[in-house]
Amino acid sequence: MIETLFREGKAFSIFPYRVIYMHASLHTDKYPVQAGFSVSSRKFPHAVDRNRIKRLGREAYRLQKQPFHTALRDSGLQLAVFFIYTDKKIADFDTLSRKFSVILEKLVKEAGKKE
RNA sequence: CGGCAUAGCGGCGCUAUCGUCUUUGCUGCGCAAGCGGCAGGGAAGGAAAGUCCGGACAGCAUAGGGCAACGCACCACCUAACGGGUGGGGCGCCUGUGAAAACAGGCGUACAGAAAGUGCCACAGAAAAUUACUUCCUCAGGGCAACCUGCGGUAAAGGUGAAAAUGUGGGGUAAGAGCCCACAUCCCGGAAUGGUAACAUUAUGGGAGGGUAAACCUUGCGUGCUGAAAUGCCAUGUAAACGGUCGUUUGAGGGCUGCCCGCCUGAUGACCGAGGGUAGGCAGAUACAGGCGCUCAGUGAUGAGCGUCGCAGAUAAAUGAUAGCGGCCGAUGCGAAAGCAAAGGCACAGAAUCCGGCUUAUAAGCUAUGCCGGGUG
RNA sequence: UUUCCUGUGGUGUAAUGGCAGCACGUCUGAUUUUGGUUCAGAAGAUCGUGGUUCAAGUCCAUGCAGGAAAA
Repeated sequence: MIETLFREGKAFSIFPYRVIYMHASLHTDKYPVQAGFSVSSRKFPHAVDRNRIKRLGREAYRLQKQPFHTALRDSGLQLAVFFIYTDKKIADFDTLSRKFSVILEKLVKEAGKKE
């Protein structure tokens, strides 16, 4: 699924993330979306920094995913999404929270529009 | 008292809420694999890092012989093992005492062999190792003489160089020379004393004369090869098809080793080409050369005994967020001072088969040593 | 996870242990009305730190950076 996502998915960028998504059938109705997080080891050579960024991103996503899920459920969509960190510095948690509210809004809009 | 440098120790804590991974018990659904629920337990490091060494473990002939290749190199000990560590010896440097010799302390040390052989030693210099340019000396010839030429001798003196044919004194000689002698330096042999040994000291016999082995090499010792993507098992799926080459007891090829020998295996076989398929799971895999405490042995590394604890186990890869309280540092402000308040900061860094080392990174605080500055006596 | 290789001016490359060269590029000047071409000249480097050696880009150790291979 990850391979097809990177080959066929659609993408947009909201700094500091590049978002890749596609419509997918997840064979379950417990959750309407599967998400992955990634950080380039070229930009962050230390494993500690990569882990830190992925943890902060996951936490920011986790705290805001409920409205996102309900919006997808209402329109009957299922998504596979990948978030790739593109900045060269480590952002703090507050910035990432604000960015994720923007990103998730845009995701709902983009996904709905295509259908 | 303060600052800096270098070594070593050290590596922030507690509570709540929401989450992640794992595990135990009970339990729901399911034939099962598994998916859930409730309650509890556990969850990164001193370097987890670099991958520089050594092992465990696994597979291959239970790994045999020779060559090659590679590694190590004072001695003893520790250790599963090591290129690691501890203690000792030699050498070098620094400091102190001392007139000096020497002694004490600290630090460093890849420290076998240059007297088996080969090579190399730029520039300069006569010569860089079987030396001979100038000087010096005998003899012969020439010349009135100063001196010149030639055959020889010699290596004492000579501006160089990183390094110059062992240094000082004496004898000896035509002039000289370890040519001879004494003292000094070093090597080899056996001897005595001390020490397990390296080695030290003493006397003695024989001898040596540049450096370089992190140049080739010699000597001694050691290393079988490949690495968890090892290895074993289960599941899914395809093509036991097609073309070519070689071969079937006169043996193709294979057996994870650079070459040779030897050994084993070997026929519905092996290799090449083109093409088709899989991309999952389980074991290995987290109990141990384990951690902590005490006692004993040892100078020490370390070992022995007893008690006690159970302490990550993921597989694109789990530890985070928020709030509160506390610990340490603290720009700055207030204050005569003691002190009070306080923004902010708390390093280096994330397990991936496991363990022992080495190396590198590292904030605050603490300890030791050295240097610098200030104050007081 | 394991194994291996390579680091020389801005770029590409040489250098039996003995004064680090070459080409392109850069800068300055000359030639030209100007630019180019051409000519003359200059600056600029051995990945870092230690060690062996009289002497290190080269030999050794260690670190750093980059790259490659293994189902």
